[in-house]
Amino acid sequence: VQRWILHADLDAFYAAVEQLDNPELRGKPVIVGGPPEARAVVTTASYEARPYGVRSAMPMGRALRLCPHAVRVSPRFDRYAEVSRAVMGIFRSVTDLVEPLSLDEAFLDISEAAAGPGGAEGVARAIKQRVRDETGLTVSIGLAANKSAAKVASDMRKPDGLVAVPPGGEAEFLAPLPMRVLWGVGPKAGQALLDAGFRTVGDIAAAAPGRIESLLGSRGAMLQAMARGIDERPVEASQERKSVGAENTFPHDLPDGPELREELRRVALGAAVRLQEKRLRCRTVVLKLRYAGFKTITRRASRPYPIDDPAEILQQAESLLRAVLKEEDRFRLIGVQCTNLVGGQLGQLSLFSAAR
DNA sequence: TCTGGGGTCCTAGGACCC
DNA sequence: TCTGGGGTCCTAGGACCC
Repeated sequence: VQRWILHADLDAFYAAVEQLDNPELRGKPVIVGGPPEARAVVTTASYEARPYGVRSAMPMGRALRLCPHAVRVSPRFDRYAEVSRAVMGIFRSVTDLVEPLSLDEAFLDISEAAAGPGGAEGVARAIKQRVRDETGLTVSIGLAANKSAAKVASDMRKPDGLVAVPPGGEAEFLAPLPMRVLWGVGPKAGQALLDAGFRTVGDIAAAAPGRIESLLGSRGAMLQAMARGIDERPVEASQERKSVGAENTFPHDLPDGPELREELRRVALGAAVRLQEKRLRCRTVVLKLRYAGFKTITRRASRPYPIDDPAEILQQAESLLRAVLKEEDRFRLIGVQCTNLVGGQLGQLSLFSAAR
């Protein structure tokens, strides 16, 4: 039986939700992100804004200079999460094998449904129609026999696209594309590969054995396999969370003092509350600091037993901060991350039984 | 142009135990 | 001839993704 993986990617998701909720924004360039004074970046640009060169992760000040008549909207993550739940619900009505990658993206294993009369494309078209009818959003879909090819395919005809890679044709489909489309090839790896003379996915596929590994380390083998259309990773419907954190960039750099301590308090409590909401405890607290010059450091401390008390987490973070502070330091960001997680209830129980 | 906030995974060195 | 190796845990930094 043919394996079919579907990758779904909602188009300009946050901006599309804003346009949906506020009809005045429809047809206009919309940029979701904080204000330039807050040193924010673009979270999502609507398709109307993209011709001006506005892109995700771009500093907001620059984005608004490129597209001065754009409407800037601060993100409303709770609302996006709500819409996301509705969309994931539609996905789950097709198959239990849904792996969300973020609020706006998911892998589905639709092998079973694709064996029906409409085939994989029929399933994809039905999903697109239901998402449009029930939420008003458009979704781009890629279909292939594996995850990496499906993901690349979903990106090829955005927005509102549907691209199916014929089974067995994965390598041929990928070969002419720039290698940067492969998952895991970012700016650094991309440059290293380019310097070595590799330009397309096909170049990676055809490289001599061990060549890619010598450039990129252990990821090389996996990358070359993906370039050849081989990727056996299953769709994983549930994955264990590894960390919960909160961080904040300040509008202006801050020296040590009451303001910095208050910011630390806010992120530590924010992380702790979300930890408790998820019924988790952590054994390790990580403090993250970004200096005015953008250099970023982390310092961590582990305890013998897991904690979730906000006061305790804050205390850990404060003691880590005291240990690194120097008189002349100024900071642009502070963050707290809770890691080494254990389930709240279970952690208690196992600790209890271990103590007996 | 002046660089977010939420994450995951990997590497490498050191401590410690057997 | 003060020398080995494996396993595990911890820490810090960095690449990458959305």
